[in-house]
Amino acid sequence: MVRTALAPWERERGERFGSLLRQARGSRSMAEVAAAAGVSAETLRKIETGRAPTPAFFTIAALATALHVSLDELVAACAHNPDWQEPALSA
Amino acid sequence: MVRTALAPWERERGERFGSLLRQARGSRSMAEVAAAAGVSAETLRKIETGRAPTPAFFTIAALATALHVSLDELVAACAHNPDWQEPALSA
DNA sequence: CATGACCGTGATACTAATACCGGTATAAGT
DNA sequence: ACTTATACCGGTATTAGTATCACGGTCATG
Repeated sequence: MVRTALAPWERERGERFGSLLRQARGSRSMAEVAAAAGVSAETLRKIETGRAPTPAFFTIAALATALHVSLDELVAACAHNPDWQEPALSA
Repeated sequence: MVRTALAPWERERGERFGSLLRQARGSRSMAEVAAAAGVSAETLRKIETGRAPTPAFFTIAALATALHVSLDELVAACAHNPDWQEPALSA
């Protein structure tokens, strides 16, 4: 039928994820990292600020490579918030 | 301006990626794995068959968890084709 | 002052996620 | 033999969301 709208917890997860990427970026500029990953700076900004909470897999994979971080670790760190686990169970 | 259409190499990469997921699934049914990952079976089918070549990151993360595979390994295996590296450089 | 970095926004076109359909193939049961 | 159940396939339709470009604005620095 129809694609369902993102749940609030999905948006929050996206915001947390974005924050992790922001931290991983450190003092490097957004434009530089975006270019290294082969995506636009606006895209990176939207992801970091949580305005694109569910980015594409390969976009994130490219960013992880540019940032020298592991995808598995990113996911684990993102899931770490204990408050997040409750809505996931009921969803 | 506008989001550009997927390049052929992106579609091919998606197909390769889907094949990797198909292998990782082994003899388990599509419906079972999809349910374990919290996505629809149609979604998993589209990803495996390459009809959704750029799935969302968290969709893949959930699938990787259900399949007990590492995201980093998936990405590495997907990037392994030497033919794929040339278009990426020109893109 | 100029410059670089970042921010949010608007607009666009494309894509994914979901559900359903009819079809095929296989295996088991009657 | 036929029927039923299961799994998968490509196709269609709908909708929400993303990736991208471009813009004007703020802020910090030299």
